[in-house]
Amino acid sequence: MKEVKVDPRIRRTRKLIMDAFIELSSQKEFKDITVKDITAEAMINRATFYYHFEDIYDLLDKSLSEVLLVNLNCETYKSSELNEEVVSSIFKAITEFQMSLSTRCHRGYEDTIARIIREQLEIIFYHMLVNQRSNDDVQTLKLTSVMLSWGIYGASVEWKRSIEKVEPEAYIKSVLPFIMSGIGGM
Amino acid sequence: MKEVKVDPRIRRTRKLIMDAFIELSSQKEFKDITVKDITAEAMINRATFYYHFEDIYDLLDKSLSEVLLVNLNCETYKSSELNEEVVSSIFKAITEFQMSLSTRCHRGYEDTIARIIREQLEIIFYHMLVNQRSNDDVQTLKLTSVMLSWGIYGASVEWKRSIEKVEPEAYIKSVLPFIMSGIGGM
DNA sequence: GGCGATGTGTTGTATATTCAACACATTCGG
DNA sequence: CCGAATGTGTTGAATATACAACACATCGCC
Repeated sequence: MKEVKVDPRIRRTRKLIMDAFIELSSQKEFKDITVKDITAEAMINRATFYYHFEDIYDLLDKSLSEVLLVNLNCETYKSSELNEEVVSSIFKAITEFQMSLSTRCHRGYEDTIARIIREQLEIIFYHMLVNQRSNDDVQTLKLTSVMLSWGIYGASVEWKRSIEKVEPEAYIKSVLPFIMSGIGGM
Repeated sequence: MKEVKVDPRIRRTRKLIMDAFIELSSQKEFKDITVKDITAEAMINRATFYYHFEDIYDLLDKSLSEVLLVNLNCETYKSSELNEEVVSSIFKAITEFQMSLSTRCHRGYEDTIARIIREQLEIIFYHMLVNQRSNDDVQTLKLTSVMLSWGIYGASVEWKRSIEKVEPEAYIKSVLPFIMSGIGGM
């Protein structure tokens, strides 16, 4: 199932680079981080960086995606049952991810982060929908995933903007019926 | 002076192996540690191990030598003035090294450890002697280094064996005049 | 005795990483 | 304006590491 035959050198080097990037991100803003900084911190050659990543934005993408996936994977990806509880825990993971980002300095890259979150959500939702509604049209399921991911992300933005910090689970609870049953089911 | 142009990959891999070895040494005895254990812990290929070390005994040698050198180097190697203070601090470093070993499990390899300590001491002493008595015969300086290293090591064994734990500096103090001036100077 | 399981050490080949060098862009100060 | 300094991204050749396979030794077990 897992198909893990990645060269150990690649796993090691990618981890070195990503760890170095996360470390540097806690020290200065993204715009002030150079590729040379990263390779120096990771103690690898600069050419090796470009062997793994297109550029520093590609690294930002993949780093954030990975951190986000770590937050999500364990509890949801394999359960493959898209019910209220799963949606709620996914929403919780997103808010936690957003909070963890706010301690680092990625100001000015909110749109990138937003896109990454939506992309990952869409993949997960589509995966689950295919499992439980395999007879539906593929295009329909895809578009449903898109709307769900935008919707959940939007809710997390709204949650972040709210003054009083309600627990994420409580915050999302009121719209769960809508998500599960649509307007008619409310 | 330093001539440091070691391939970063070599430095990285040697450190991985040595760290893995030290970690395993704290978990079980040397005789129960296999090469496979080490390479698994270090997350490197077994063939790579043999690229760097002849066998596991070679690793033991080099690991202990390095740990010992770390204890010694900073304060003595470059001062190159072999006086009472330096001898005292070297003795202190040796005793600390021996104590740090006693927490790990290298039972049955006391002779190997002893040889490593003596070898390193001999190198350091010879280095210092050449600096401050360059007109003396080379063979004389070499033999002096040998006797000094055996003597200091013997003293550290005696210190370890003693019941009441006197501070190393106090322990060695009484024989410093002998070391500096010989029997006639006591 | 024999036999599987485990560990050692080696080898050839594929792949990842290093290194030095290059062209190009941007910035900064005289 | 120019030149020096710094950062980006690429390339080719040298080197280190991974991998699979092999021969050999040792050990416990039936």
